[in-house]
Amino acid sequence: MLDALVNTLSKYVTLTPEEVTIVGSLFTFRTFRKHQYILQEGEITRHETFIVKGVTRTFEVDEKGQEHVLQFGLEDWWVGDLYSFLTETPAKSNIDCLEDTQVYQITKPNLETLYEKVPKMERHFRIVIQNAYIAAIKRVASSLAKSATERYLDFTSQYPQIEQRVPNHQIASYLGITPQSLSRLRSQPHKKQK
Amino acid sequence: MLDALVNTLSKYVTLTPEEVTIVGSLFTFRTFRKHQYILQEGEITRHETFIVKGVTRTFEVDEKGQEHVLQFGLEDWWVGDLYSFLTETPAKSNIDCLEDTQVYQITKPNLETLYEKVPKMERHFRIVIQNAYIAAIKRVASSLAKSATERYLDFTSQYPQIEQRVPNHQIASYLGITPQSLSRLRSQPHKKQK
DNA sequence: CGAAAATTTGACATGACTCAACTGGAGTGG
DNA sequence: CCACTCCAGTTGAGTCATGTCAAATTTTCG
Repeated sequence: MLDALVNTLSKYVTLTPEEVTIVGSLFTFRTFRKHQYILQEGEITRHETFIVKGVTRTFEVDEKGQEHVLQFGLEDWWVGDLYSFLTETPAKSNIDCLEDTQVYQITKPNLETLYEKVPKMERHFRIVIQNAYIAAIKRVASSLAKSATERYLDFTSQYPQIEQRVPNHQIASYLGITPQSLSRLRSQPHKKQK
Repeated sequence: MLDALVNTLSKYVTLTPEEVTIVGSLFTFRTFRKHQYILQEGEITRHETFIVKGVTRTFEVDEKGQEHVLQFGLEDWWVGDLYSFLTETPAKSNIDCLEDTQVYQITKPNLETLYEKVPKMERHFRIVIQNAYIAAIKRVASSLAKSATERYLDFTSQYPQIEQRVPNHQIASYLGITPQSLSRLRSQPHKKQK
């Protein structure tokens, strides 16, 4: 179980056996069933969450009551409302599980302890945040530059694993289009994408 | 001159006189004239840039040759292609100046030195990145949830200073619409925004 | 002053939305 | 095991927001 966490961390930092023990002592393992919430709007995010197994969906609800998917989460990904976690303010986003999901979670105090005892972990989390930032910028750029069809094709080629495990109407929400539009552009016979 | 930099840094970290001296020794002051580039696509970003005076525009060019504004930069803001800076790979974005602009710049080696000599600066830069990330997420959420008119109204209320100093067609590019559309939605007499 | 750039306006095209109906599969209870 | 419901997905028709192309007008700046 811990292996999944340690293996992924090892991609970015090398951990000694003692450090692995420290990591093990600071994270909590937890499972959620399909449809359960890891985080609900209005709560203060108390944990950052590392997904061992399963699929999550991070979404916001706008003033008109519409849901908008900001991110899907898969094995080895971190999810959470970073802003809420860091500032200890109520979250604006929700995270629920699209499948039964297993995670490791760390609280803010434990994360501080981790930084203290294993300083190189600070580097790892800076990289996680940077990657998240870069992904967000890319998404802004693509929403400015590309049509719905192009964004869908990008999505399927970039995240084929997600496409297979998530209902279409959630993908539509992620892409910022209606399920009907998604259905239509999926059915049209490979229009030239220029 | 240094004051502008130090004042802003002081919002996040308290610096002793010696630390101010260190900061002063690691940053370089530079001026750019309107239309000059701080960064051009394909170059490796050697500096992170702090704006003392002026306005910048960060943009990408898509395969069709269209420019898309990712960010405007104003006094007290940091700009730069973070990914390129950190990974030392060629930048995908360009940054040019919409007015004569004065900046402080820091190289990667100097930034490492700064972290070493004034460790609390690491905290400052983590916060800068976090804020940038949060702004990017907000922008994704708003591009999913809102109409062009709503995004424009959000923009003008959130960045009135920018609206006054930047040509409309650049704002249109930032909003992801054509200059014609922007002109039209500006002229329509305050439609209900529900 | 005059050229180039920015903005506005008009006419028309189109991509994506809404509303509505229909299909098919998954789960539930009699 | 079938009838029923629920929900995701698809399809059709009409509408609307925004884009495209083109031209007129205004502003900027050398």
